Amino acid sequence: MREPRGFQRMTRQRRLILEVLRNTTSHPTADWVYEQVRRYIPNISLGTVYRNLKLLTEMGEIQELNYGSTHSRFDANIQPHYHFTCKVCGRCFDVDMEVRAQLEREAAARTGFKVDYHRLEFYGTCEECLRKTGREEDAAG
Amino acid sequence: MREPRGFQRMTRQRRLILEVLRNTTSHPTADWVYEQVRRYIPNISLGTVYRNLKLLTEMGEIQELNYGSTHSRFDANIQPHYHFTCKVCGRCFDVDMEVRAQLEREAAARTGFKVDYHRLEFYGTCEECLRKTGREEDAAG
DNA sequence: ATAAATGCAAAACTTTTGCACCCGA
DNA sequence: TCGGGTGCAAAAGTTTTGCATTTAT
Repeated sequence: MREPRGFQRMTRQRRLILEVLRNTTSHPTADWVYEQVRRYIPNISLGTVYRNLKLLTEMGEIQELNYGSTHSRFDANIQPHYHFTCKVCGRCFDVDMEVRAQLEREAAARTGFKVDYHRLEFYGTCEECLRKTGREEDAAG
Repeated sequence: MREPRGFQRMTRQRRLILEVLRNTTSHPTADWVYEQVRRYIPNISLGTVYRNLKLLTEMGEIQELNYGSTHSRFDANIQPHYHFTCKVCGRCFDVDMEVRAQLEREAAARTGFKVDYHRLEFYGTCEECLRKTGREEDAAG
């Protein structure tokens, strides 16, 4: 695993938190990361998880996503990419499509602001939930 | 003011909350709305503000935006539109540019999911903060 | 009249932080 | 060694909720 520069020390906790994030595509919450890491370091504290997630975000090793108002999700894929969130099951998926740099140029031209990056989030119903909903409607009808 | 359908009763509190939201383009937080409404109904409770913001969101009268992890912002402009957030001053602006329906079609084709809508957020530095930063650099240099 | 909505306050929940101790370099 | 990092617990901040009261219809 590539270990980020900028830390003073690479502790067991920090290494494991980063590994957990890099081995999932599920855009987990801080609490989910905490539960996973606890399997291997049972007495790790939630504060440590938060501290490391914050540091990793500031270093650009991961990115923080905001869904709903209550909690953040984290993504170890720091390449620009788009997301799809299912309004039924709440899961968040990566969308494999070209990133539109042109959008940033247009926004900059329209506003006169300096645009560094953009986030594009799609919302709707995922395939699995579409099938389930379809079945329920069949049963009801 | 157009009053939304779906409520059982249109109370003073509810009407004023909606009016405050419709008379700003600043994408305020729940607490900001609370402070504004309190000018006219001093003993309104924060719980009432939250209850109404939630109801209005569910009814599609306003939309909830998520910036940072700590709190939500609300926007009474429910027409599809894009946002720009300044990383220096934290303010959020509407961006007057065409909404790309094509993006939704492409995401749907790529994923096989049903896409209802999308959110596009630009991040960077606003004009005012660009000028300030420029001046500081001049002074420092 | 009556049930939806409010005000109040406590609770729930996520995230941050102070501090003594520990441990990676 | 030694200061950065951790564990613990308390605190801070946002949002939700239970309940008695008020109020729009």
